[in-house]
Amino acid sequence: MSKNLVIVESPAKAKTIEKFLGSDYQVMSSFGHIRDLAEKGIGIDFEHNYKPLYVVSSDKKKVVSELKKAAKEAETVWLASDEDREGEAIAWHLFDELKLDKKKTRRIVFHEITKDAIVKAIENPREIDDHLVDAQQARRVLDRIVGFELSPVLWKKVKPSLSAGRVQSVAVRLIVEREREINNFVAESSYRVNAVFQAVDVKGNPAELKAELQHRFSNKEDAMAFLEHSKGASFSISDIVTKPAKKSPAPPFTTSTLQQEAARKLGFSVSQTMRVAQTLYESGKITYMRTDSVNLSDLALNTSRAEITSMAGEKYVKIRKFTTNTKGAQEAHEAIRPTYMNAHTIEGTAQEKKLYDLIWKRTIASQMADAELEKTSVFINCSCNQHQFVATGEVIVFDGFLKVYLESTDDEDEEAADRLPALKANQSLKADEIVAQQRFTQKPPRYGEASLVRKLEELGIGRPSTYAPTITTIQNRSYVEKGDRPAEKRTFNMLVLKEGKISDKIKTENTGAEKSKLFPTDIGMVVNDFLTEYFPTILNYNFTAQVEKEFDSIADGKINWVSSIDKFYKQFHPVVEDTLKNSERQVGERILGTDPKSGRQISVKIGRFGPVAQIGTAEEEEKPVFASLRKDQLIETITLEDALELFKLPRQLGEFEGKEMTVAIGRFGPYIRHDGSFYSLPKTDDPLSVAAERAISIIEEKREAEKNKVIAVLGEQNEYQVLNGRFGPYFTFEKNNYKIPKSIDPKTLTADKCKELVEQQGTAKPKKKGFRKK
DNA sequence: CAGTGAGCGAGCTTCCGCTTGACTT
Repeated sequence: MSKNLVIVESPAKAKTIEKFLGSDYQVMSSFGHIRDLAEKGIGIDFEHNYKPLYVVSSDKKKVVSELKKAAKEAETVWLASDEDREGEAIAWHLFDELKLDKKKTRRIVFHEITKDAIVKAIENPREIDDHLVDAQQARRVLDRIVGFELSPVLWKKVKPSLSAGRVQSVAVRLIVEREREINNFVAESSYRVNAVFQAVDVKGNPAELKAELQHRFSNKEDAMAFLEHSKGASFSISDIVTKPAKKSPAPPFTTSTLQQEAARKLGFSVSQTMRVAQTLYESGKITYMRTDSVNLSDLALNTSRAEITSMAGEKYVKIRKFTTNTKGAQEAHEAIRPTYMNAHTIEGTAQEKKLYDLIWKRTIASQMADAELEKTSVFINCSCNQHQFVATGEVIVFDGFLKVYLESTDDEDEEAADRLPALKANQSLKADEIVAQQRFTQKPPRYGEASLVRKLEELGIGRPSTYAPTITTIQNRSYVEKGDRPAEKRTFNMLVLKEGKISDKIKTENTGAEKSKLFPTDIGMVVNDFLTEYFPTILNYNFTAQVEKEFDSIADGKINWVSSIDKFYKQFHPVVEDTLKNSERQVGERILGTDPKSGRQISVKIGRFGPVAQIGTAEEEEKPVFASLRKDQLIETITLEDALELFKLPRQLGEFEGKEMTVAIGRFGPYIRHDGSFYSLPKTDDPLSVAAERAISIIEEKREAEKNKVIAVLGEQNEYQVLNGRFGPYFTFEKNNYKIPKSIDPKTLTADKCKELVEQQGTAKPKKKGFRKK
């Protein structure tokens, strides 16, 4: 056995390091944390100084016993986990759980996975930093207290199985508040004036010049007056100003910026990006993908320089050191970059290739020269009034980093400025057309997954390893939903001055379309309002930043972690008790008005099966009537009229074959119910107006299709049904579906053959539980 | 697999951060 055992966090890292170290070293991985607070109960002993109850996680038992065995046989154990709070804690947990001997244990850290860095680290071992470990314990215990005391409050006051936490609850709050900003938004309009001028350039050729007026008119009258004045006016260039400008490349990728760019440029979801990056990392193509550092190693800088030089020449090189200024960044790793800068492309799936390409370009561009631009502004005066038109143009003098990469923005309607024709000052222009167009202020945009991550990072909330899981959690709890909104049609006014005449037009435009954005649900809003009312401290956007400061003091040895947690708990716990005792059950009820037909109250609330509208109240003698809200409706914004619509369904359509036909909207959309069967209504039919004859033809169509679905019925009790499915022929037996091998013609299938296939394929039902657990 | 909206009570749910596989449709 080896004399030395080195323990790192990730197996991929272990593999690389093993190559650098000689045969005297065995490198193993802990696969992250090996222990955690007990899963059952709160796992903290409040009676004894908040002593954490640590348990080896069930999926780590095997790793721990293997590490224990290897440690026993080694002369020296080197704990080489990351140099941040969590990494230090991992080292300590290993030390404690493996019962290592202090004399034969060394703590080392390295920032770069190169032979030099590792050898240097081995030459400079240190002891485990107990203060840093304490800071991690404080972090862990605080999160457990917050999560495990708040969640049960929600089970009692809102709904079972809900959850709350320092990170997720703030993430939901951001989305809920943005939604309200959007709902309360009132668009204001103003008139923007653009003109097209005819000019003659310095070579005497005709040229067109598009310019915008430096002033916006707040109303139609003023815009109209301006156009009236412009009739027959003369225009001339008063000044031409040319200024140099620079554009600099963005820093290399961190987890959060990679998620944002992959979303914008490739349309990846946050978890998709991480999945693909993980495979790139495991196959050694990129460095570690969970990082908040923008730093590049010297090796990366040198190889980037070589690549850029051979690709574009020396003058395209500009080596830069980027620094991280994100709150709470811990920089245990490098930025995300290709392992080998000379690999411009890689083998792999289409997704892997695209993501790698993005990472390669971003990294290379970060070490390239600034782009040099020339911005030209042409100022145009009018003989008629004091307002000035300006035409702006942009010319790239030197492309620099733009040769390979330009970061995208979330703002789509940025117009690229073009090159302007060469003109002279004082020359006169002819106005071809002047257009005053009504423009509206834009609603704030909803968050998407990646832009929510950016906001969280900005607030210092969450870590690179938790961004994707957090986004998944708040969707799994149904606090928010990813969805689209179609564009709305909006009319706007356009005044056009052409050939001395002003025309006044009303036009329509599509606006506000959104794709893959995060929308709060009713439950999300009710939970958020409840938590922000009773636990404002935890829901405060600065809460994490404040406790991080506290953790830093613990890490510096200035304060003791137990007294820090004690201070928090003594303040927090009574609020939990008080809320349990004194708050009402939260159903988010809103009273919309009265039913014009019955005069009874109309209200909406979260009911047993979700959001529901209700006519009347439970106290009245006559029972209330209920109708579920549609998926696109919110308790907060539904109107009385919309609510009344809901009660028009289910609707009786009349009889067919002696049985009643009913039309209603269910989970899968509108349907017709007849004689115990369901028939989906095509999108083209409106459930509120569909007639009996149409319903009958829908029923008959479906029956016809069903008939074609059955290929054969086999077996003594007709227990095998051979059917035509979406994915080709299959058969059913005791509620399970079975594949029919391609070699067999389904028409020739026999009962005996079916029996054989059932035995072959087994009756195992999918185990949904184990899948959901993690 | 589309309906449901009384109420009681047993037993369960839940956090954040480190890290990878095993699982299926």
